[in-house]
Amino acid sequence: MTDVLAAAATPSPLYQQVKALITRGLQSGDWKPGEAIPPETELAARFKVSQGTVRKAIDELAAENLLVRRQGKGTFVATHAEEHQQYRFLRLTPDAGERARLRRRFLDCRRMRAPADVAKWLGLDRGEHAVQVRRLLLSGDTPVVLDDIWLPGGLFRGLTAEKLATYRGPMYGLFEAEFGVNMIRAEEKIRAVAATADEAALLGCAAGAPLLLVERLSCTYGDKPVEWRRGLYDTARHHYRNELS
Amino acid sequence: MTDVLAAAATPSPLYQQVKALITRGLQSGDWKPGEAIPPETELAARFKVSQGTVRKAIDELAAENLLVRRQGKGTFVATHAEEHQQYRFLRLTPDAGERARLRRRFLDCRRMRAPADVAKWLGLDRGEHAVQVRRLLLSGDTPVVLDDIWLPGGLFRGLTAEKLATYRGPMYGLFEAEFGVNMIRAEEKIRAVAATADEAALLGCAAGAPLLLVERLSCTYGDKPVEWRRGLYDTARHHYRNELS
DNA sequence: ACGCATTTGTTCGTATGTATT
DNA sequence: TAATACATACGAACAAATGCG
Repeated sequence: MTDVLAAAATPSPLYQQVKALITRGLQSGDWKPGEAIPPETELAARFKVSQGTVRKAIDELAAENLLVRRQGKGTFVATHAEEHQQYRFLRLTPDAGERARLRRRFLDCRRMRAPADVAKWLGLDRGEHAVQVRRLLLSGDTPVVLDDIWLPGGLFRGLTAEKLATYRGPMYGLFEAEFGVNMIRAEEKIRAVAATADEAALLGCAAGAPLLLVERLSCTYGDKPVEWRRGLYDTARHHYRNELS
Repeated sequence: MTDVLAAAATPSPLYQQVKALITRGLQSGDWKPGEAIPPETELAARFKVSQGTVRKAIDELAAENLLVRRQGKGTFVATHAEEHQQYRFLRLTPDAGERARLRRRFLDCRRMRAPADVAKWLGLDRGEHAVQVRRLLLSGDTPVVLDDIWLPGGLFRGLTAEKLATYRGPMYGLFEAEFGVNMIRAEEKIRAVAATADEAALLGCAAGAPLLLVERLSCTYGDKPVEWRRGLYDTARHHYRNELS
């Protein structure tokens, strides 16, 4: 009965195999973020399964936010760019008022041998390079977030302060378009810490002031870690919003 | 074609109407947390729809964690009790080592007129009563969480320090079993704050130490708020873990 | 230990509805 | 209006897990 699927490990349900095939297509860049994947009928024909089976596979990928369904239009690869909203992964919310757009100010962008802890998070060998980006997010003129971001050097060759500063839209959008790295999942560890003198100076708060420390490990397809960042949030007028269920 | 459904607002898909009917059954206590709901075939017959339609309704309810499917056994009403794991809504995780069970120490439980802010969160009229519970969570012998919890007095008549102290298992399990209040969704606002002298004494940290402030509004069916709490987390050896996608 | 009934899980096929272009 | 693509709904059959006798 199966054809394209014959090679796949077979003791799993058909729709799981289809899901894996679609994921592989995403991973290998067959369809890029923002683009539409082929219609369900075509995928069904290609994989020699029923449309319902493809639907179920796509349903799960949509539930995981890898794909976005739009009735009448098609199914699209999720993207961090062009969302008229804000940064998809940023949970910071103003205590009052609209969710205004945050301005960015890049402080630093350099290549270096990855520090031991960064190398561990990113799965780099000792001595491999990483790119470090340091930036502020500002609400109006007041700094709210200080981010220290580390990226694997191999994936992000050619990333410069210039490129970061000129790109319109979220940084993850740049990563998709320029480096083919799509962030699909992340895990954050949140703590309360006291601001150091340096951090306080950058954030415009008092030294010793309580700040939210948000450490994020972001992964691309296959749960491969491709970014580690350490963010300090000033929660005087903002908070981190989370839904539980 | 429809029968039971004839009364429902009709311009929505059948499976949505079925979903609403099942939700109503949950809300009115037809099936209690931990119990099984009737099999899909029976529900299909009762509602005069196909099994597939019931399946889709249940799929969504399971995705929202109102129901839990178990192949071969049935579909069960989600519960906060009897989960061999920890508290379902607590995201606090030790930095190292196992996720050990936390001990509880109740400090206070009293009824009072709801303070203005609490009344606002819980949707109480001015002068209505609320129950306040104050407690510590301890890892071994070191306090980690200080919770201030407010509940609507009308729903939680008869809640006493005695009952809280003797009940085995999560507090939300007690709420289900004793008061028929099932927590299904919550929203948290997280900030970093400095410990006051009182808080520091209870948590065994220095006054002024940075703490995670976690404000939680919990809702039952129909997004009706039924608990507001203010938690202070000592994140020296623990962190708040969150998944993004 | 085996087999059977029950219940959810998977897969197919078909038809029709609805949103978009 | 027509064509396209996802969404809903039905029916049927078999698979897989569970529990009971």
